[in-house]
Amino acid sequence: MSSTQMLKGIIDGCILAIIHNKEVYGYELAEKLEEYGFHSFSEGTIYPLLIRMQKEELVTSTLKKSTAGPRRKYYSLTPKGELELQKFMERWHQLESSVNRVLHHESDTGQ
Amino acid sequence: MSSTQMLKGIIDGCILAIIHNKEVYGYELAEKLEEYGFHSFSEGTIYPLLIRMQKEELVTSTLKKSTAGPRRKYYSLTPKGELELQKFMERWHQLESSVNRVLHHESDTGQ
DNA sequence: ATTAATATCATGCATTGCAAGGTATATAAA
DNA sequence: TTTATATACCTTGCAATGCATGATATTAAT
Repeated sequence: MSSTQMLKGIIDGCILAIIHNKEVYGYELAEKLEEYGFHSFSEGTIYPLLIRMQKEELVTSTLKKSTAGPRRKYYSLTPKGELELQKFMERWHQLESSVNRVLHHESDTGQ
Repeated sequence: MSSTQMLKGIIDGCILAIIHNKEVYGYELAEKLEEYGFHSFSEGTIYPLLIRMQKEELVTSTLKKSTAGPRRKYYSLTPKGELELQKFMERWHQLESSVNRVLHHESDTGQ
């Protein structure tokens, strides 16, 4: 049971949420995730994930020149990506509720 | 991105939390997790996990007769398991905060 | 020319939830 | 007896994914 295992299936949604707010490039994403409190985040996680999400048509990308380094690949959400973000948020809130009920030993009243 | 992926590394903690409250057997665990709002839970998840946790000395087990079926294997937390539960709760709250910050576009103020 | 910061990508391992299938016990109905 | 049902546990192997590692390219400063 490690901290990284708990991220499985969650990073995707977080990345969608960040891109939804404003188009970003991969390197920037790593920094933003740090700001939000996710530590020790690997680029070996982020780049393959972005490529996977583009294959699934959740995001699109465009290359733009950088002022200090190689070109950046900026990502934006597709309509399908927006929908997936909505679904993620539902699943997240569901999970959050369930885990907190377990930790506080409360049953699911179905609200 | 599926619902089951989001459970990775989280079920362990939830099971520890349930056992902490009161000793339980595997079959009962599946039912309790349903009560707490976790749906479509497989015994193919629970039993291997309990065995793994016993190997890691987080839980101990004792067989007891059942009134209606084969003997039940009741699990209790070891001191190591109690400690692991504490650590899980910390990791969970940390994750919960980070994800919610991302979803609401707030930075980590470090409280 | 060298260094450092920026920026992206590919490969392969380790972990783990779960589907699928199997075994065994107890009770009750046929 | 035979069958069915609910209870209870276990094993095998697949699929998904975070990440360690290592590679490559661009720009600016020393």
